Amino acid sequence: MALGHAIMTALLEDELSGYELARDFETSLGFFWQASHQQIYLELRKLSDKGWLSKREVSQSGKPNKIVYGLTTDGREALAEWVFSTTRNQAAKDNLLVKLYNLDADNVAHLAGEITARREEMMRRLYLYAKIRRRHYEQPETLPTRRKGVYLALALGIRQGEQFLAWCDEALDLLATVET
Amino acid sequence: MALGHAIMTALLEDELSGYELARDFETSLGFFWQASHQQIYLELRKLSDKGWLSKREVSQSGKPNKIVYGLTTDGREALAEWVFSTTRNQAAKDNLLVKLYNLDADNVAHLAGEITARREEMMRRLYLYAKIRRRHYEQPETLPTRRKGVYLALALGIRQGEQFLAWCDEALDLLATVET
DNA sequence: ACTAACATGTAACCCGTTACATGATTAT
DNA sequence: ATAATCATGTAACGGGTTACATGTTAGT
Repeated sequence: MALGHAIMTALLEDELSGYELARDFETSLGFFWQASHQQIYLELRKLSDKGWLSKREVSQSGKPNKIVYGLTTDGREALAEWVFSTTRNQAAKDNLLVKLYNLDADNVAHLAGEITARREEMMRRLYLYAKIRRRHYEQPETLPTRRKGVYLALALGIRQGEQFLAWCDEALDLLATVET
Repeated sequence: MALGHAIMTALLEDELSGYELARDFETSLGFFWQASHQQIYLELRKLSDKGWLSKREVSQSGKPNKIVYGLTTDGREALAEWVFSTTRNQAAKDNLLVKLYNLDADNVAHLAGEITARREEMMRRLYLYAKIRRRHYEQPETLPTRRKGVYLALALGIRQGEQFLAWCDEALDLLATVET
């Protein structure tokens, strides 16, 4: 149960509703673990059933009411245990790489286009990462412990992203040598 | 249907049996898309049912007979079309990063251990990558078209791998500043 | 009235993993 | 005999995606 632990992690410091979790998963933790709102609601029910989350309805003015979830003591314990468990890490499955194995004169232009699009997407993401780092993680050594971990996740994202940009350039150069 | 296209890609140049596909998926394409033998056999049946693969039993001496699959004309067409289709790429889901969000004095030693293990695993993989590049992809510009695509996949693996190593070092340094 | 953002869910399907199951052949 | 490698599958389960479905509130 992987998503469950990601959700509990998001709830470590704040109580959040399903809607807020789905929205926040598009940034922060969501950079490394995205999930749809349907999946999140389902998982929230499962975690509540296990007694790992508490739920509480919150009245809002100007908005529909929401149900916020918080970690219970049991939930905190289960999460802490999970960190020590050995988890299988699967290599990323990227359609683009499989497509590249099919490179030929007909599709080279299309693949160059896909790479260009991915490059731009990554540029935007890196811009976001850079902004977050500047604002919150300027001096990692001075951060409180947990934030050091969050910083490291961000640092990996930045490194991999920058390397991906460099690869896109290499790839576009090499694709330019393919005769159509 | 993602795995199906990866399998067809593996069959672009050779006819292969399910067993051979499962084995080869541990190297080459499998660096970027791994699959269990069960899943492969299931997918082979589906692809055959669609008429995208032909099957043929091959008698072997000294080994049990095998069933080799090859791309049909329809299969080749479907694969070529797929390359042009837009596929959404999901960000890698890595438990280690979620765990890092849970960093505290209690688990810092464990997480440092996990990172060290991943680092060693990546070192081995990079060694393999380097060997493959040296043997088959020394001068990418001179490769035939399709091989250029395969090279690019390898090149990304190498770049990401090297960057991961550098990140592991950074992470271990920062984790060393956590007081236990 | 209509649209956008907020808010929560169910159902069907697809895909992947784990466990289970079988059998051939070669080497020790 | 028995272990290792080759070879092919089925069944149950878990998890994720897509499609479907409903309702509130604020702003135009």
